[in-house]
Amino acid sequence: MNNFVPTRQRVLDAALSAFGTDGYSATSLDALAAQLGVRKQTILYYFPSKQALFDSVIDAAAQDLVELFEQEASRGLTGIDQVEAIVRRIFRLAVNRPELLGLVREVTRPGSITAGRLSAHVGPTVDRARRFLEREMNAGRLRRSDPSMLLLSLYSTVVGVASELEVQRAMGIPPSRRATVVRRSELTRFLRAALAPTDASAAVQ
Amino acid sequence: MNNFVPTRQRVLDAALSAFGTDGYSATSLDALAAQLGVRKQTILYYFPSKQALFDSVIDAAAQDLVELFEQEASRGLTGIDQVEAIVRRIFRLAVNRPELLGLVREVTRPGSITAGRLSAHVGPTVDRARRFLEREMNAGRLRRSDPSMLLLSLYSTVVGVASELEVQRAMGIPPSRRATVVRRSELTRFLRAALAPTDASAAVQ
DNA sequence: AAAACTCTCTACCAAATGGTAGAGAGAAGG
DNA sequence: CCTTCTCTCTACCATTTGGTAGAGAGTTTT
Repeated sequence: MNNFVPTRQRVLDAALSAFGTDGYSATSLDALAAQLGVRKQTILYYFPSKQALFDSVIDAAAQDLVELFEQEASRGLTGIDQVEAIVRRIFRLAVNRPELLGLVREVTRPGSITAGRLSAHVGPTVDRARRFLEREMNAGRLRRSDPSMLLLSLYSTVVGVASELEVQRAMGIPPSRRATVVRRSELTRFLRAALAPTDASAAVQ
Repeated sequence: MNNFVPTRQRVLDAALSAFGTDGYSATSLDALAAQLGVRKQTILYYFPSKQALFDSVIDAAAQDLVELFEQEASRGLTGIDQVEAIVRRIFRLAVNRPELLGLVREVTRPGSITAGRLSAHVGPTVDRARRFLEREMNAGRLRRSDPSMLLLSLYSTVVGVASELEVQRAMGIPPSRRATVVRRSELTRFLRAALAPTDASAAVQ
């Protein structure tokens, strides 16, 4: 088998990991290069500046996220089942690629100048999610509420429960694999309760 | 009137704001000093190192948070009303002192070495919150579930909806004062739905 | 074989960073 | 009046940082 990975890609991967774990400022090009067994100038050959590298990392991460989301949204599920499928996917992401969610956290820091770059990529996907929620509300499969606000609540809750390791620790929840499963199923119960339509709000159409 | 604020306190305030807004690494002592109209060595006179300053900032912030929370929890409210009072308080905090929640976000970054310091301070308050949830569940005023997990979900949702400005922007929610009120009331509806006890789960005692 | 291109390197650099040493000014206390 | 203490400053410093300039080696193209 051929394990060769082009340098540019290796830089991108390592940078995603570093930026997502330590943040932009705390990541130095020298440290990144050392970790790759390469000189800093090799990085600067592929990316003209640290900021340019960061931008490329965001682009790559956004692409991954969109792909992953679109894939999960293209299986024809409805109502809470669809929501639950997404939740599962995000938890898998939190376990397998925590640095990706870490990067999102870094980029969405209040006042971030790079937030726009990420949202430009995920915009259409966000729209799709909102339309999904609207449709399912109209069909009486989800409790009616403001779709944008609901989306925000869902985002905060799911990403938080999936990846707020230190908060979990502070609340006495161990970071074990077993606890992760419990966490996800508790979250699902929480969301089901929050999203389930009341009998009164039957299908409109 | 006497507006004099001791230098040490001014440093602490400015540092909280800077660390909470830009993060630890992106904050330099020189910049901080310049902002205060003082030399870096003045800061280092009161705090022996940048890390020591950060620690002190965390201590001060934790004290504020605990005080604020204990105060809001000491008014004898029960069930969802108590939860809603806390939500209101956190939203006020997000409007009036966003950098405080920003600092929490910074400190709770996965892998943070300072997270322990914060949680040491808020530990008792977290315990109190958990006991509250347990009690209210037993009294049939909240839907039964794992208290720790519920606390985590509540934390993520409330803090996220209150302070994830860039995510909100990406979802088409403007950062206006008016939108903040709408956001809080939508969040409250969301939480009420998630927390309200089912008729089946009546009071145990 | 010469020229051009791709990629990684060595050699530097100016600026910024956290931190040390200690002077100086003013107030407080003997 | 002298000493001591509190506070802020100037003067430095070693290290790290992002970035420039360009050499050198290998490969591809002409």
